[in-house]
Amino acid sequence: MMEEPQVRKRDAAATKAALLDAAAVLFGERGFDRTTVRDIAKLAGANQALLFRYFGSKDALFEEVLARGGREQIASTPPGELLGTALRGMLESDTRRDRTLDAYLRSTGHDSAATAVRRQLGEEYAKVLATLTDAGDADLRADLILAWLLGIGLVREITGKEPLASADPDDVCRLVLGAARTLLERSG
Amino acid sequence: MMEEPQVRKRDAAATKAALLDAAAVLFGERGFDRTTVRDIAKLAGANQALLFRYFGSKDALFEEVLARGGREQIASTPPGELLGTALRGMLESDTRRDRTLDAYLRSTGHDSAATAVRRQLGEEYAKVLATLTDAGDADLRADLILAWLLGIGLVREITGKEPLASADPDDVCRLVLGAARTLLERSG
DNA sequence: GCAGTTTGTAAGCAACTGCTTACAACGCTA
DNA sequence: TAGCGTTGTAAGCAGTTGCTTACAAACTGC
Repeated sequence: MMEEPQVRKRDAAATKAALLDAAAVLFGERGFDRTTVRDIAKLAGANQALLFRYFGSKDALFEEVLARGGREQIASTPPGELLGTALRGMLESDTRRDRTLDAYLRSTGHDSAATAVRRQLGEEYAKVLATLTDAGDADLRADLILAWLLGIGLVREITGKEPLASADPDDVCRLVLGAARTLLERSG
Repeated sequence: MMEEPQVRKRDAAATKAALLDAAAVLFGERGFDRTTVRDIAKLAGANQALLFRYFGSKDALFEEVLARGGREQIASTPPGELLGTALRGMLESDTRRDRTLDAYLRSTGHDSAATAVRRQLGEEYAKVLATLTDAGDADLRADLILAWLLGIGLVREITGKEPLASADPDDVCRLVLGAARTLLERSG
């Protein structure tokens, strides 16, 4: 019987990536404060001292997790579909891989350098959403849509409130996109 | 010059109330995890041992803070005005006293008995909101409105994103209530 | 083969956390 | 005034936390 070695041997890049992945999972499940560097290292199968060598601090690691995950979606989605795609990505929890939003939502009590990343991420989303309307207060309307997306994620993932938590994504999309369209189209 | 004694002398009820108030402030500012029982006791001007005598644990104290603040508004507002009142209460940050929503939003990473309170609070709000529509999926629509309210609070209080964070409450109300009305009125 | 760098490991430190305990001060009642 | 439950205080305990350090093992260039 052959056994492939589960352990990485002296591969800094792979170790760093494993730490990043493990951090994303745990930050998403428990939030920043309730995730320990020991748990991250354990899940990544690495020594915790390496975490500090590669990322400097727990805070900086959190920052990288947030920055990495957030930009992936926004960069790979055309503006007009962003709202629907982001909404669906949040609703279809089965096939989800990206835990960035959970990390975001479960770490709202945490102020740090990550705050800047959080804000910048919001700016990018809102900027794209703002292109969908020609109203004078486009930015404000975009913020309200963004708030709605985050609120739906909050209620679903953290509060777990029914019937929204288990609702059919199609139903939710239909309702939200309908209301959002009236908000965006009716220029003031 | 007369000086009134700042210190309470052997008044259990007053001490308990002071601890509850201090806890509400700090949980609202920092969230559950980043608030220590020592800080709460210090702000309340009480000994931290009393916190455990009167509330049992930090967790139970958090639960009481959430339960107390949440029911006040919902009990004192007629159903038809709840949406507008809750929204305005969240937007007018100058005159705000109630930090319960902040405590809620800043402690999303925290699972405990407070989760039950959180959920129950959401149920009560959603139940009232659901009476505003005659659609078949009234509960789902109510959840979406609730999610929007929470999301707006999240973006304003935690993320601090502009222009929403400093937007005129009247403008926000007009936009949100307009879109919410179409969501609620158009029965599916 | 050997010096020097990179990668991984084990151990520990100092600070902080929620919570407990032992005890003193107070005030009510008899 | 004596007794006693209530309120307040000081000190500390045991566990956890982020982070550091000292060192061993592996790879690289010469």
